[in-house]
Amino acid sequence: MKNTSASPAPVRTRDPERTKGQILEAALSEFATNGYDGAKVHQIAKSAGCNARLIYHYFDNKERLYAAALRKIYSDIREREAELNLDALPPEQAVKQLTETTFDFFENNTAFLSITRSENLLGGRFISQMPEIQKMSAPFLDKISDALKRGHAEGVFRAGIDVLQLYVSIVALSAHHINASHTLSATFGRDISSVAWRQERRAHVVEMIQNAVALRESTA
Amino acid sequence: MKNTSASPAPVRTRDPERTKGQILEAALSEFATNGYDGAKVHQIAKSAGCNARLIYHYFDNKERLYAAALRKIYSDIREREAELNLDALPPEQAVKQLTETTFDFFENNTAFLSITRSENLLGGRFISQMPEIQKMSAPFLDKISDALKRGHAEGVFRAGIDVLQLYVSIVALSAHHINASHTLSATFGRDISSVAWRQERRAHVVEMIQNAVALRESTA
DNA sequence: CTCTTAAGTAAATCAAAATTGAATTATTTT
DNA sequence: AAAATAATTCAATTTTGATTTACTTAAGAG
Repeated sequence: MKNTSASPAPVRTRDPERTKGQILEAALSEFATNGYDGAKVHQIAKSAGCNARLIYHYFDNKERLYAAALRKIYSDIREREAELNLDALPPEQAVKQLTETTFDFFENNTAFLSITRSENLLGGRFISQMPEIQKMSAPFLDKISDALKRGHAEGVFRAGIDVLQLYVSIVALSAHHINASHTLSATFGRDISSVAWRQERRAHVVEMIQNAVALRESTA
Repeated sequence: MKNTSASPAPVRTRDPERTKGQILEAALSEFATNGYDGAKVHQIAKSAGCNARLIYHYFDNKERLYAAALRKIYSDIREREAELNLDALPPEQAVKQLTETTFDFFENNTAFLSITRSENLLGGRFISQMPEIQKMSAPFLDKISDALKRGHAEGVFRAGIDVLQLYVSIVALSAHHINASHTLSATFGRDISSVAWRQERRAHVVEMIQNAVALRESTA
């Protein structure tokens, strides 16, 4: 027998872990799409298929939810980076591999770029509070550094390449056209986000990075 | 004699042009700092030193104010680009000049990058409505294209360089570390926004672009 | 100098969105 | 199986922020 008035049959089965996970997923997507201020708590709840009150139950408030989303997306990256095995490859291949992987990663993880963009708009308010993020990236730079040293020892790379500059460049070349796809497309009247253009870009970026590290005969 | 109750002495002298200008300036700065949703109409008014009602008087609503700010910042760029005289320089110098000017422009016009970032977050909603922006950029690409052709003819640049890819790369290399300064700094534990690092970066970017266009002896 | 217009102000209003209160069970514990 | 816990819901409440109403008055036109 149904209740006379109050309870309209709560369908949702209880599962805190699942719920937390769904909220986090939804938050990630909403923050990525709309930025921090643009994302609405109720919309996140809806997209997570749960009641908005649960967001406060599990994450206290919008700010902490955002922080959790930010932390999660960085830990996803950490995993990818760890997978990358540069030591096994000859230096030239290693740099190529690194470039391609980075390029493809951004292409397939728009959310990372979007969240990052949002976080920079907020002045790094949250990421600066997460010391764990830095610790995970140092070893990655070391890997790249090794490849550069090997390349120089083998006489195929030039000397004195700054790893951080190089890596920032790889990221810049791989990310900017995604971050700025709308304004670039509007400015130059070309569809920057088309598959064709992106394929061209991939080749262009790989070549630029190769030229950046390769020894130039004339200089040698 | 002072009024008994109503008017608490309106200090502001009347000057519609000045007021409009101040509002636009303030809007630019607030939208750049906080993004579209993050910027508050009352704060813009305060920062413009005027009453919030005037924003509606002159710009109708927040959206149109934002559109006006966007239009203004692009027209500022248009001017800079027009000033750049690449034809007068030998091709190698022209490309160097272009790179340095672009790099310096972004460094000194953080607002442009911020507004652009915000606009991309909005999915290009406003810029796609401004056909005038595209028209101004085409001739600029032509200029660069000319320099590349001259360079190839003189035997100092390689063949088949895609102008748009190259220019997007110059912008990417010059802008990304500014757009992402907070997240990059936090990730790598280095102050990406320090003067020292940016000077290093400038040299690095110029060199990368030179390597990208220069004929490589080994290939030739 | 008067009249009209529009620049400017202060204080609502209205709606959206974040956050919270209070009640209702499902599930676990004892 | 009763009691305790905490997952979940619905419906406020409170906050914030965009927009508007109503009024005042400076400045220019005749």
